[in-house]
Amino acid sequence: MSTPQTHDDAQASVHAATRLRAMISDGELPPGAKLSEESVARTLGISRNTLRESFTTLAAETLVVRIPHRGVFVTEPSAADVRDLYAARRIIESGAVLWGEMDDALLGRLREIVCAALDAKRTGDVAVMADANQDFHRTLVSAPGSASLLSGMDRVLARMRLVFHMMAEDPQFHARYAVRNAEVLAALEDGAGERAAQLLRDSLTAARDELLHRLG
Amino acid sequence: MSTPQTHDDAQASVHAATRLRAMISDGELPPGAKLSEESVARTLGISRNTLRESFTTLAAETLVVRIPHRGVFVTEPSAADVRDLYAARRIIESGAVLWGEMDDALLGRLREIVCAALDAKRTGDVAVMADANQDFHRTLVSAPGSASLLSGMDRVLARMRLVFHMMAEDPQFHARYAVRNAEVLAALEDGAGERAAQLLRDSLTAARDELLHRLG
DNA sequence: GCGGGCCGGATTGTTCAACAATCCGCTCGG
DNA sequence: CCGAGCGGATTGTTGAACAATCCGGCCCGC
Repeated sequence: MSTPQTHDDAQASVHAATRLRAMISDGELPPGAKLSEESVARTLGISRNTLRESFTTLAAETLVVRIPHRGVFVTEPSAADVRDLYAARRIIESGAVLWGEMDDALLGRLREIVCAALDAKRTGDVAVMADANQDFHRTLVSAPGSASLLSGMDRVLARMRLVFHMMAEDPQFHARYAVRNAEVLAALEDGAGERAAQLLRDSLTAARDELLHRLG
Repeated sequence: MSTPQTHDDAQASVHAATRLRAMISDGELPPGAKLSEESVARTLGISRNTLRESFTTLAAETLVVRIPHRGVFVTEPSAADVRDLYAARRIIESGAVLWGEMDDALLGRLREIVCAALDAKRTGDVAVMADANQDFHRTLVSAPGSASLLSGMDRVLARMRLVFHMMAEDPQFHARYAVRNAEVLAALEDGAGERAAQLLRDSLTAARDELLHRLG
């Protein structure tokens, strides 16, 4: 899954933020939706002031856009945003593959993820496949062992989910990249980091172009 | 400079955030300093509730740590944090150099920055040299043209400033890397991206080790 | 003297009610 | 048809209040 661990959530404002984050992540609050302070506050059972703190958190994560005196809206990624996100992923993910430490534990986890994705492809479970794909890329970026880098990647992936929510999901889409991810993993297991990075970049470019094409 | 443009700052809460950001960035609020809600609110002339929103923003940028029922404190980067930050920079900056578009405009700006740093070295202006060095690395990361990537880098650089504030500044420190940056630029101007990336990684590793050594 | 438990003050987390500023939709008049 | 202006609704911000929690110091028994 994507939601980080929050063992307690004693704080009402952070609890609300994680709640809203989940609702956005699984499409319950689609891109473009307006989050009225009063109604959301009533729904979550917190005060308007406390909710505003949560909104500030989500805005910092760019999951939500705050327009002064207008309100907060779930971000609607544009074509330019897609280009921007993939430009970032190209750098971060290739770099992680090329210069990160790919130990056996990591390769093992990657293999599990790839297998899960391929299984989901067989059973036609699109949601599982999408999650596994995201998990694959996230795990790649965990290779350098930098929490800063990984949290930046998490931010990017959160916005990627918004992109997916904006399009009519073609089941074929994730299936193609499940296969490509398997190829990347194979290269990694051969110790061919450079080749893996190249395959990864090709895969990212293809995905970007496909998404752009479908956004007009 | 480091502070992004905020032409208006109509919002009191974002105004306070940029104000605090600047105070932290230039050391007026040193690492470890406690930010009392009441006193800071009085100082900035805003209400406690509004200030809390600003704190949430700064906490999301990890410039500040929020400890429940204890208060917010300017972050004190640890040795582990330094390792973490440099691991991220290694990936992001090398990747930007290797796969970003280094057009002439960018190279021109880099040259200006390097010259400014070398001038500052001659005149012994440490602050200008430090700023120029940060600007150099930031400009490198602007090469791929991704706002997401650049904002992630900005977050990293903000924490780097905290690291510098924590140590007694050795004038020699920044001077050494001004020279190394010039070498990286020279490689870039030769069109030797791979070599530039290698030089950059070496430079980052050296800086990291030097900082770690001085932190014990 | 010293360690441990307890109390009181101070600070944070949260709520509520209010008000100013701003925006949106609508009506009215040209 | 189009623009000006009005009214309602929403956001931005404040101040006061209260509960929860933490910190420092005090007292007590050993």
